[in-house]
Amino acid sequence: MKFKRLRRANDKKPINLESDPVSSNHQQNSIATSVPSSGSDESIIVERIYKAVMEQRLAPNTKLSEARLCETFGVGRMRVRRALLLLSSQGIIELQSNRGAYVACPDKSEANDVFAARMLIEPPLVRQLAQNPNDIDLALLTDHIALEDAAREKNERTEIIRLSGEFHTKLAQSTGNKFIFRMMRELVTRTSLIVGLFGSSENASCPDDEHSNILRAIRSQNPEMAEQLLISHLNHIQSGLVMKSRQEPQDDLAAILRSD
Amino acid sequence: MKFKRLRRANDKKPINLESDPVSSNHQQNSIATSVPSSGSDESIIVERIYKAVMEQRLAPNTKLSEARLCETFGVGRMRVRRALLLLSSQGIIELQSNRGAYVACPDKSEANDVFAARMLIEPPLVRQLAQNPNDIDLALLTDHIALEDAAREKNERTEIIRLSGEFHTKLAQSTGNKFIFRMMRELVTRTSLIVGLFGSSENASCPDDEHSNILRAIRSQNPEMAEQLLISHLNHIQSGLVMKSRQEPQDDLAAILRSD
DNA sequence: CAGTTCACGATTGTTAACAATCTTTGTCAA
DNA sequence: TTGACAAAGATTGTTAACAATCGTGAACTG
Repeated sequence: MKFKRLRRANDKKPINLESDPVSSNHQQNSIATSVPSSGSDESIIVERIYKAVMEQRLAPNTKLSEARLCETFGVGRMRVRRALLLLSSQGIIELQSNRGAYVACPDKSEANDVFAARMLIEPPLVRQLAQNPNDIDLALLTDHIALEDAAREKNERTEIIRLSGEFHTKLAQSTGNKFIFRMMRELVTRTSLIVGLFGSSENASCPDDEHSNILRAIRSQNPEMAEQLLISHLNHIQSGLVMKSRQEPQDDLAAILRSD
Repeated sequence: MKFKRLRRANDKKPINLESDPVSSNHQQNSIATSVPSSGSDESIIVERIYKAVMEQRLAPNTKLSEARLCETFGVGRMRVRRALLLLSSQGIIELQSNRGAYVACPDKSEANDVFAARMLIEPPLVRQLAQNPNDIDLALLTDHIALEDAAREKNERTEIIRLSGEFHTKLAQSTGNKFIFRMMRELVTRTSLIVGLFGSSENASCPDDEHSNILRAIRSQNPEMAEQLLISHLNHIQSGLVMKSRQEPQDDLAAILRSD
C-alpha cells in the first residue's frame, strides 16, 4: 500500500465537518475543537477519531496506522501525523516510537484516577450550578435529555453512549468556563474508554433517569440534592465496572470512520 | 538566516535535560513531561519553553519563530514544529496560521476563568489532602517551602516565581492523580502568565508565608482551615491583579532559552 | 505629503523522497 | 516439530526542497 495522497476515488463530499445533530449551542462551535486556533483542517480528523472513541466504535488498543488514516480521510501524511500528536496529547491515543498509534487502553489504576478526579470536580461543579442556574443552560440540558430519551427509545447504541457522556460535558460547559469544560471533556472521554473496557454488558450507558433527576435538582435550585445525586450517579457507574483485564485489538478502521 | 540544522558550533553538552534542582520526587520524572509516551526529544523543547513561560522569562505575545528555535536548540524543523503544536495544545502558546507561534496572552475574561477553575478545584483538593496526609508528601512539601524561603532569601526572582507556582502543582501531585496533576499544572502555568501580565509590580509571587500556613493546616489534619486558607490565598493573588490591558512584545529568545 | 500598489524578502505550510526501524515470513538446522 | 536466524516487506521517522503566504518598504500617483 502506497502513500500516494489518493484524493478519495469516489468523490463523496470532501467531508462534512461537524455532523453533530446538537451543535446549535452557545460557544460550542468555538470550543468543541480542542485546539481553537490554527487547527484548520486536522481538527476534523481529531474530532472524527475523538467521536469514534467516545462512542466506543474504536476499541482500546486498536492500531491507527498512518497510511490507513491517510486514505480514509483523503489527506496528506502530515495532517494525519499532526492529528495523531494532538490526540496523544489529549490521552486519547498512545504513540509508540517507531510502532505507531494505538487507541489508549486505560488500566485499573488509571480508571481509579479518572473516577477520583471526577469525584473531586463534578460535585462542586453541580452544586455551584444549582446555586444559580441559567435559563439558557437549563433549556439546553433539557433538550439534551430529550435527545437521550429519544436515542434510548430507538435503541441506538452509539448514540446513547455518546449522549450519555455528553450530558456531563454539557454540565461543565454551562459554567461557561473553558478550562473546566476541557478537563471534563477529557475525563468523560477517558470514562468512555474505561466503560468500554471494564463495563459489564448492559450498563454501557448511565442508568436510565439519573441524569434527568440531577437536572431536576439543579432546576429547583437544590444544591445539596444535586450534588448528592451526582455523587451516587458516579458511584453507580463505577460500581458497574468489573476490573478484570481484557483487551482485544480491532481492525476495520475504514468502515468505522467512514460514516460521520 | 538559513534553516540549516547547525549543530551548535560551540559544543556545550547536547542539553542537560531536567536541570530542575528539586527533581528527586516520586513520579515527577515520569509525569513532568506532559506527554509521557513517545515524546523522546521534542519534550525537551516543550519543557524548556514551558519553564521559561512559567518563570515569566518569556513574556506574553513574544514571537517564537521556527528558525530561531531551530538554532537555539540545535534541532531540525520538524521537532520544533511538533513541540510548538504540543505547546499550543496546552494553551501555552498560540499558533496563528501562516504567521507563527506567539506566547499566549490571556485576557481579562480568561483570567477570570482560570481563577474560577482554581477556586472550584483546589479547595476540595486541599481539604481532601488534609483529611489523611501522607508522610512522604508532607516531607516533600516541607522541603519545597524551604526552597521557597531560600529563594526569597537570595532574592532570586525567577526562582521565586517558579517555586511559588510549583507549590500548588505539588499539592495536586501529592494526590497521586495524574489528571488532577495535569489540570493543575495547566492552570498554574496560565496563572503565571496572568500574573506577569496584570500583576502589580511586587506581588509577582504568592504572599510570603501563606503557603507555609496552608501546609501547617494540612499537617495538623485540619481540613476546614486548610481549605479556608487556600481560598483566601487565591483571593489574595487575584485581588492583586490590575485588569488593565497592556502587552509588550519581546525579542531575545536565544538568551532566554539558552541557560537551563 | 498622503495614500496606494507592487515587488521583494522572510517565514510558514506542504510534499515527496530517503533513512531507520519494526514485523513478518521463509529457511535451515538441531 | 521447533527454534533461531536472516532477508524482505511494511511502517514510521527525518530531511530537504518546493509552494504559499505574509509583512515590509520602495516606488508611484493623486
